[in-house]
This record gives sequence, C-alpha cells and structure tokens, in this order.
Amino acid sequence: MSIAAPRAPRKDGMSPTPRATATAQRRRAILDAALACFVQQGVTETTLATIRAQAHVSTGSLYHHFPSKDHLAAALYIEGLRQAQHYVLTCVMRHRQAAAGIRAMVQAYLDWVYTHPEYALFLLTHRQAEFMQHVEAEVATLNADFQAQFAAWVAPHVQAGVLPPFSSELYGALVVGPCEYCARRWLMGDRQPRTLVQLKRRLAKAAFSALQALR
Amino acid sequence: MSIAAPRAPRKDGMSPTPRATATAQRRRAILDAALACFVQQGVTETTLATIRAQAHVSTGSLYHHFPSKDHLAAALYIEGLRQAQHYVLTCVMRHRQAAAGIRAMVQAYLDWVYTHPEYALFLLTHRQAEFMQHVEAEVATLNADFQAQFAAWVAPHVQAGVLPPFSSELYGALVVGPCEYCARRWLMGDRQPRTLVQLKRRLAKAAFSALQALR
Amino acid sequence: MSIAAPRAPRKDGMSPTPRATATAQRRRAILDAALACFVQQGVTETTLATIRAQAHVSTGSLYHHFPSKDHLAAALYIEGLRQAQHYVLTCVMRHRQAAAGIRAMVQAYLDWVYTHPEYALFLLTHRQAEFMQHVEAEVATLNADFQAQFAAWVAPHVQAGVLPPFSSELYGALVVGPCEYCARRWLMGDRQPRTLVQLKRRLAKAAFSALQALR
Amino acid sequence: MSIAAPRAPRKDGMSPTPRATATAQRRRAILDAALACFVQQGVTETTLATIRAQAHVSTGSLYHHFPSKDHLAAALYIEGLRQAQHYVLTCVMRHRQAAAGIRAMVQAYLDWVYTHPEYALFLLTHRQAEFMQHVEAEVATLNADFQAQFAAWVAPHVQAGVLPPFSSELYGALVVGPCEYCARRWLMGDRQPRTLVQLKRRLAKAAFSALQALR
DNA sequence: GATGAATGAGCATTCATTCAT
DNA sequence: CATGAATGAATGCTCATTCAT
Repeated sequence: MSIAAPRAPRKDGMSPTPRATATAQRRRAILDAALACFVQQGVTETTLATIRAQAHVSTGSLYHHFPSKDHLAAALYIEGLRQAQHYVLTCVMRHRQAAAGIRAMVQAYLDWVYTHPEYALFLLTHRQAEFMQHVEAEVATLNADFQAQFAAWVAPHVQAGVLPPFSSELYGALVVGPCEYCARRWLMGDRQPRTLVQLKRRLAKAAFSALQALR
Repeated sequence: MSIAAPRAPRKDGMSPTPRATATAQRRRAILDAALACFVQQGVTETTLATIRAQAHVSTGSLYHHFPSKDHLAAALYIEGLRQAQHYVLTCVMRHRQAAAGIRAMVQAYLDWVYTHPEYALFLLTHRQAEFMQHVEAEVATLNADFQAQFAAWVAPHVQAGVLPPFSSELYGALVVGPCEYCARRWLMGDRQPRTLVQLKRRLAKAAFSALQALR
Repeated sequence: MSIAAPRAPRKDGMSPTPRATATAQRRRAILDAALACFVQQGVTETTLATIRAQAHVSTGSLYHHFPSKDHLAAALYIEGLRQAQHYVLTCVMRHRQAAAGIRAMVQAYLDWVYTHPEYALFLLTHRQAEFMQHVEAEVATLNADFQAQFAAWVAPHVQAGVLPPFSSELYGALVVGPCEYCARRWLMGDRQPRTLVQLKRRLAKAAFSALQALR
Repeated sequence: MSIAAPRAPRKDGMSPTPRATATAQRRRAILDAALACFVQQGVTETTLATIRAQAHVSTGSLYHHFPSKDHLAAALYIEGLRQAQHYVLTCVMRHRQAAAGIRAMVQAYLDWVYTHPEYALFLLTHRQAEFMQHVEAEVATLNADFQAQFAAWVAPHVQAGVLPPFSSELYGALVVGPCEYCARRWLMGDRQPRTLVQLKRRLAKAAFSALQALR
C-alpha cells in the first residue's frame, strides 16, 4: 500500500541551497504541528501558541510563512485533498475492468485513510469550516478535475452497459458515502487495523452491486 | 411527508400555566436561535451575544435556562438526534418486507433532512465537536437503543436469508453512508427539493442491492 | 473665570438611581484617565492597560462603555471641542461692542486653555489623528454651528464698517491663529500662569487691529 | 516662486562616484517614502513594511541607512525644519523696510507650505511626537539661530519705533500663528492654490498691523 | 552594502461567565 | 425569573529589530 511521496525529488538533480531547505523544513514543521493540533482539538480551539510550541517556531516565523491561522488551515486542507484525490485516482486508473476499478476506489480510499489518519480526519471534519471560504474556488477546481478524470475512466463501462451514467452525486453517494461513514467511525474509534481491512472488501463488493442496481 | 411535532402534547392532559408556557417559550426561543447560529457559523464561532440578540433574551436569562454554551449545544444535539432516530425508526417499523423497510429507512432519513435542514446540518457537522464530550454517554445510549430496535426488525429477514447479519458498521455504511453523503451535499448546496426527491428512490434501491450482495 | 459645568443638574429634580450614578461615574473615570494618558503619551502610544489601571476599571467594563480605543479618543475630542466652543461663544456673546467681543474671544480662548490644559493640548494635537475619521461629521457640524453663531454676532459690526465681512478662514487665522500658537508653546513649556496672562491682553488688542486692517 | 533645491550641489566640486550616488539615492528614496507615509497615516501608524515597499528597499537596507524608525522620522523633521527656516529667513533678509520684511515672512511661509505640502504637514503635525525627544536639542538650536537672525533684522526697526521689541512669543503668535492656522486648514482641505494666494496678501498686511498695534 | 528569514515582546479586542439589583 | 454591568483570562496578530548569508 504505497502512496505518492509528499515532495517529489528535484528534476534538475541539483541539491537545493541549505537556506532554501531550512526554510522549507520550517514550513513543513508548522504544517505538521498544525495538523496534529487541529485534528486533536479542532481548528478554532487550537491556539497558535500550541502550534508554535509543537513546531518549535516563533510567532513571527509562523506569520512569515502563513498570513493567518485560517490560511494555514486552508493550506492544510488543500494539501490533504490533493494527495488523497491523487492517490485514489492513480489506483483506479490502474484497472481496466469496471468491477476492479470500483473496488480499487473503495480500497484506495480506505487505504489512504489508514495511512493518513490525521489528514483524513481533518478533511472529513472541516469541510464546512469557516476558514474554507478562503479556498472554495480551489476546492471546486480540484473536485472538478477529479470528477472529470474519473468520469473519463467510467465512460467506456457506461457504453458497455456495466455501469450507470456518471453523476458525481450518485457515484459519490454509493462509492464514497459508505467509505466516509466507515472512515469516520474508525477514526473516531480505536483505529484497529483489522476493522478497516475486513470492511474494505465487503464495501468494495457492495459498492459495485449498488451501482449495478442502477445501471 | 409529515414528521413528529417538535414538542409532543403533554401526556398528563393538564394545560400548562401561562407562566410555565412563557418560560418554555423563552427556552425554545433560545434553542431555535442557537441552532440557527450554530449552523450558520459553527458552535465555536457563535458568540452568546449573537444568540441573545436573535432570541431577544438577556444574558442572565440565557444562563438561567442553560448552564453554559456547551450545554446548550449539547442539548440541541441530543434533541435533534432523538427526533431523527425516532422518525426514521417509526417509518421503518411500519414495513414488514425487507426491501420496503430498507427503502423506508433511506427515504425517512432524507425526508427528515429535508424537513429539518438546520438540525440535520448541525448533527452532521458537530458529531466530533468539543462540547459533545458532555453527552457522549447519552449519545451512546441513544445509538444503542436505535441499533437494538433496528436489529430486532432486521432479525427475521436475516433468518430468511434476505439480509446479511446485522452489524451497525455494515448497515450504517451501506444504508446511512450514502444518505449522509447526499445530505451533506444537498445541505451545503442550493437545497433544491428536486435533487433530494430524485435521489431518494435510487438510493433506496441501491442500498438494498448493496446489502443483498453481502448476504 | 468660570466655565460651564460638565454635567448639568437634572431638571426634574429627581436624584438619579444609585446604579445609574455608579455607571456614569465609571464612564467619567475612563474618560478622565484616557485624557491624561493620551495627552502625556499620545493616543497610539497609550496602552489600554494604562488607562484601565488609572481608571480602576476592568477590560470588559471599558469595552462595555466604549466600543474601541479610537471611539474613546473620539468621544473625548468631541466633548472637549463642545465645551471649548460653548465657553468661548458664551463669553463673546456677552459683549455688544466689536472690540470688546473680539478681545473676549481671545481672552476666553486662552482662559479655557489655562483651565483645561489637558483638553486643550489634546484638541490641539489630535485634530488630524486617525481616530478622528469616526467623528468628522460631528466635528463639521459643531464647527458649522459655532461659525454660524459667531457670524451672527459679527454681522452688525460688519454693517457698521467696524469689522471685515465674516470668513471663517480669515477670522480663524487672525483671532484663533495667534491664540493657538501661544497655547501650544505654553502647554509644551513650563505653563507659567504669568506668561499667558501677559500675552492675553496684547493678543486681544492685536487681533482687533489685525481685523481692522482688512476692513 | 522658487525654492532651494532639496539637495545642494557638493561644495567640494568633486563628482560623486557612481556607487556613492546609488547609495545616496537609496537613502533619499527611503526619506521620500517615509515622508509620504508619515503624512498620510502618522508616524506611529506607519509601519516600516509600508515604507520599505514604497521605497523598494529591503529591511536590512533600511536599517543600514537609519538606525531606527524614530531616527528616520527625526531626520525628516530636522531636514524639513532647516529648509523651511532657511527659505523664510532668506526671503525676509532681502528686504530693508519693516513692512516689506514682515510681509515677506508671511508670504514666504505660505509659499513654502505650497511648494512642500508634505513636509509642511509633517512639521505642523509632529512637533510633539514621541520621536522628537531624540532631536530636541537640535530643534532648539535651529530655533535659536533662526530667532537670533530674525531679531537682528528686526532690531533697527525697533530702534526706529516701527516695530515692537522682538519676542519670539509675540512675533511668533502674530506673524507665524495666522500662517500656521491657514496652512493647517489648507493642507487638510482640498489644497486649492487660489485659497492660499488670496489669503497670502491679506495675512501679510494684517500681521504688520497687528505688530504695529503693540509697538 | 544588500537581503529577507527569524524573533518575541506587546497589544487591542473578544467573550464566556458571574453577580448585584 | 429577568436584567445588564462588570470581570479578566485568553488569543490572534503586529511590527520594530536582529542577524546569518
């Protein structure tokens, strides 16, 4: 169960300047600390002081990298969403068969939740948070792109009469809906690996059946 | 599409004193104002001043009815959850056939969302809020009761091999999961009645198929 | 050298409720403390903490009475301006002769500066402060009223050819200008009563001569 | 209406090295940007970031040229005061007659205000600012020199009984006072050239009359 | 000289809650 | 029960200044 590395290696082969690296690391430290805090206590409840302490960063430095707490949260959301969508889409695209692809989507979703529990909880919990208004446009673009690519993958199977016509509403409800439900419960519960593994296969199978019923 | 009235008539048949009514009305005004604010801006973001203004109630009066902001929010959550569960369960219980019952559950869920959009959004959005810790036990009880009653309804159909063995995880994921997904989208979107109506039937059908695939 | 009392006695003869009095006193304490601080260090340089300490008032109480530091400063400015204009105008109006009236204006101005050095310094120093934008309209009204009343007093003497036609620009420059200049120097200096007393008569005389030269 | 150029040509006749010029230009850019900002928002309200942006200068560079914000403001004040005094005194000195000299002073003052509105507003507004304590001594010297030179010019006319004995208080009040009053109004208003031109002659005439009344 | 990342003390303001009337 | 003045801890953010490169 591998996922795309967060930061791709530089294509020019040159090692970045020490300064640039140090700065980037600081930025990452802030993001990581913020994610941990946000997930544990919620964005509004989290104090900048807490993040600062956990990231070992001064107030000024934090504001040098992010213009406000809200922007920090929003950046985190976008980053997580992009990663999750990329991973899921990549997994689906590896398959030609309709059943295999749908199954892969469910499994990829839950795999990503398993490997990125903090990001997952953050995404599931803060979709309608105040700070999201800063990035509504970006989220819309990301979702549109995702749906377009997925729709393209679905198209031939619709043609073949194996899947119902694509609709983000319907596919979302039947494929993503159950995954989200399980993800929430698992993330809020004891996070036993077993639970997720066992559910994965059954959910995958059920999602395909649900779709076929509407074909 | 009728639902249970917010306040059931007093079972003892006594007409309340005018004073008691006035007080109860105040309490209700606070709850209503709070719900509207909580849904619009989130609980943490809502200030008591806003609620007070919207409910036309003084600070002291508010604190007379609710010991704290958190308790107010928690009371609202419990009230909503109880109502929703009651409505859904009542609808399901009216049916003997497995397919009809499952269908009824999906439809009842979405009906309730349609008739109580504010409560629905509040419930969907604040499950893991800070203030919920005050009522974790109560929520657990409510859920346990709900699941027990539903499991009892499911039992004969499992016996008959029409439905898979009950598991709150599985039934939740396949029946409630898609409903929640659609509810969120609808509540965050333009809330066109049509969207929900059209989806209701298809989701109901798909949920039953999903369950049957795992039988 | 008497000036109008800041707070006029209640016309209905009823003593105010103790609560009302206590609240009003608190408000006054804040205003007094703020004026002292603003004059000593400037509005921007003054910390709310300093005002609070000097007025023996809590943060919340301060904000209960004034919505912001800027509004507090603006309220102070308006209060001072109103008092000063009222005093000067009253003194002028007591005279029928042109020379006596002009002289009275100069003397009243400097008297008021002498009796209200803090207000005077505040008014002279903060006319173009940031916070004044909150009360530009009010200041304009106050000035317009003042000028209208003074113009009415001047009118007959213009008719008689003793004074030049009224112009706020001109009269301001020749009568108020020298007063302001002296007031600034005196307020910024050692504030010896003598200096002001000696200047008062000479300035009064000179102002009338200056006006007559342009008649 | 010409005034002294901001930067006088080097007295040593050497052409500056390109490097020195570039540096000097940077310094000037900072001063210009600072003046503009200070006048628009006040010194305390202006942030170094704003100045830096407007002068296209980095933080480090700014601190290389000026040890602190206060020193920058003080330098600006001294520069402006020196220029204004120099210009006014030069104009006065060109005249032998008392009336002409006094008139010249008023006119020169207002001319300078007209040609240097930003400097003028800055000087008029920040005399008692916090940062001025760094240059109190220098200001005192500048003022003393100015007064001494002006007193010397006045002396013969006092001897001749045309003007009253020199006193910075009195001459300031009667000659500069009206000018300052008008300057403030004009600078804070719409800055129509007309207004100032028309006032110039009348103020000049009135100032001389005012002085003569006290002779 | 120039650059800009980093620092951290300081501050205005918010807001849940208390309590005297 | 109702009112609203009073409280004060808590917090996001600003900004002058330092310093390594």
